[in-house]
Amino acid sequence: MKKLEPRDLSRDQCPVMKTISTVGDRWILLILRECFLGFKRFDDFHDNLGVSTSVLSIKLNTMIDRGLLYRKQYRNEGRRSRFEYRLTGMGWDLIKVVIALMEWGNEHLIKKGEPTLDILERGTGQDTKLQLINEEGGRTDWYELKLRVIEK
Amino acid sequence: MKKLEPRDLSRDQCPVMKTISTVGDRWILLILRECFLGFKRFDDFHDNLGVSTSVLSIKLNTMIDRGLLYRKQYRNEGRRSRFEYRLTGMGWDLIKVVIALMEWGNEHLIKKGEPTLDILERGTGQDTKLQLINEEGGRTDWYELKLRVIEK
DNA sequence: TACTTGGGTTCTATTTTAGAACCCAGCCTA
DNA sequence: TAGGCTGGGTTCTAAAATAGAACCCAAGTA
Repeated sequence: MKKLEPRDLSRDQCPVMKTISTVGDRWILLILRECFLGFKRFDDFHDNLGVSTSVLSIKLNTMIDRGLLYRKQYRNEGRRSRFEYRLTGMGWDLIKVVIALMEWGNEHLIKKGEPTLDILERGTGQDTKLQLINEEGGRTDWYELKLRVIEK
Repeated sequence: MKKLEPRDLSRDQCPVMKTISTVGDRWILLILRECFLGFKRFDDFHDNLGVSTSVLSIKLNTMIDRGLLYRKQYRNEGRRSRFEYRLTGMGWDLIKVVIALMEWGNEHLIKKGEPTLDILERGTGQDTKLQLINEEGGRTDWYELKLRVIEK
């Protein structure tokens, strides 16, 4: 049994590639950003993203089909019923991706002195940062990584 | 001076949005994956990704223009000169994004028992995982987050 | 019933991609 | 030097996706 190398993984086997084919779409990523900021409604997304209603509708339904979002009907008194789009657990887990995008943007695209978005720890107000952690809880240096094929 | 809320950031000011407009493109994400796996050459990308040469050429040049990659000419003895495409420091920093995509894929898209890709710590062989860390070095719970507008 | 709100759907033009054919350049060898 | 091989595109046509606007259907209320 020949040992599999990372390069040998087919497109079907590579988690990165699989994820990209699920969410690696500009509009889906932007909608995820909206969801993490707390927006929920069709017109919020539409106004914020400047996307056509047809594309927005398709993308929202794609995200529902893929288990990232679910629709919940609600109604305010004296108003017609509406829908909000909420993250599933699976969709919520993409927060790591969104935060990674944010950190990279803050580091490389946002000028010093300009307002920008950041994630703080709720209880303490402390700034946070994504870090790779090993099994003992220690930090792993970004340059000390090894790719491997494993079986979960 | 009215305090800015995260929701008030314009598209130009939001780091997530800015990053998405830089790299939130399926082909660019896939090319990044290739780069992180160590592939460097036009034909590697072409074979692995099943992308047309025209799109690949455009995307590679886009990534060069945006500072994610640079081209380096090289030549093996007895062969014609070729080009390899290497990550810049800026491009390397997107490793957080790629790892986040990988972790999500491993959690939600790869079946148990199937081979998949993982990141280990080089010196110890220990498994690693992305985690949010606060200023004191402690872990921040994924549900204890607060979005804020700051100035870097 | 008419009107307002809300979430699309349809349509046309434009842009991007898919896939194949074609082309140009760098080297080496006969 | 000519021809061949390798390497990285470029061009072209058809298909798919998007942009942007007009249009439409449904849920409520007055």
